[in-house]
Amino acid sequence: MPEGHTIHRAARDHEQDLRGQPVRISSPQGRFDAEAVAGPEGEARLLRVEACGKHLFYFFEGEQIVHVHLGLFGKFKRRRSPAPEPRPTTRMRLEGAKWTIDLVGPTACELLTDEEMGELMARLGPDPLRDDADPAAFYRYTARSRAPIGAILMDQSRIAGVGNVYRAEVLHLEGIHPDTPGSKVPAEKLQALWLLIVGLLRRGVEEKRIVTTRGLTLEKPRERVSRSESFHVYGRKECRSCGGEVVRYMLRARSVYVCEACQPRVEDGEG
DNA sequence: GCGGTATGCCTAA
DNA sequence: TAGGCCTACCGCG
Repeated sequence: MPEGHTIHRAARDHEQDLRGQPVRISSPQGRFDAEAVAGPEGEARLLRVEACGKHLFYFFEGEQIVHVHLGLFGKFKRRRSPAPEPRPTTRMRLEGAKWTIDLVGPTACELLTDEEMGELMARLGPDPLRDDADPAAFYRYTARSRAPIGAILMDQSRIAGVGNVYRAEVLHLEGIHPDTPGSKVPAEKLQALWLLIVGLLRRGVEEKRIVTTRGLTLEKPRERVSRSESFHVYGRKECRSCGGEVVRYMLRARSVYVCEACQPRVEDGEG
């Protein structure tokens, strides 16, 4: 689940559930220092929640910022308060009057200073889900980069929030081979790619999952659609568009999926 | 019960 | 580039 859409949706949901009220903070697993945030009473008022790329920031009163990064395995569970006993692996529990949010398996769950948060944000490229996102730097870097576009899309310092599923899918939808050097992607194609990412991420936030195929959830109820049917190439054997073979290979230790019929290879030559 | 796998990312070498 | 870390689930026997 955790690409940018998951994080932005969590920010929205958790604000709605917990904002403006005293929140009881705990770490059933014990690996997060809840007391540092909530003090001996174990409670702090949540002011707001912000998402940037795959990072989440909870602002509590007293200038306390809790930074969460789900990594590959992290998950939130939302329960009615009073919630049942948490799983022992629960890193952080946020208990509001109506809702309780459990966090399990994150890569990061830590208290940050304002300055540390600033440093972290400074390392991130534009986030297509944020209103303040400016793709100019992404365009500029890509246009002069020999790195494969498939790697650039996964580089959070170039564009923040795209993960392995969106990468495979947007490149397929734009007919771009992941190995294409950034500089070989035409400017108008690159802009189209950005706009597509904006649109699909937004859709992901609304639907709470990644869907890159048109109208899919209107055709069938969500439970009945297998994951690979929501995609064109990601995790698939045949291309959903042309039925051709989907090739899977490793790029920077991550699987890439490509239909070479729909996404012709571009040589890294002159011009 | 074990091994493999996963929508991520960091560090050492 | 390889290994480590985080957790849950699934297929296999």
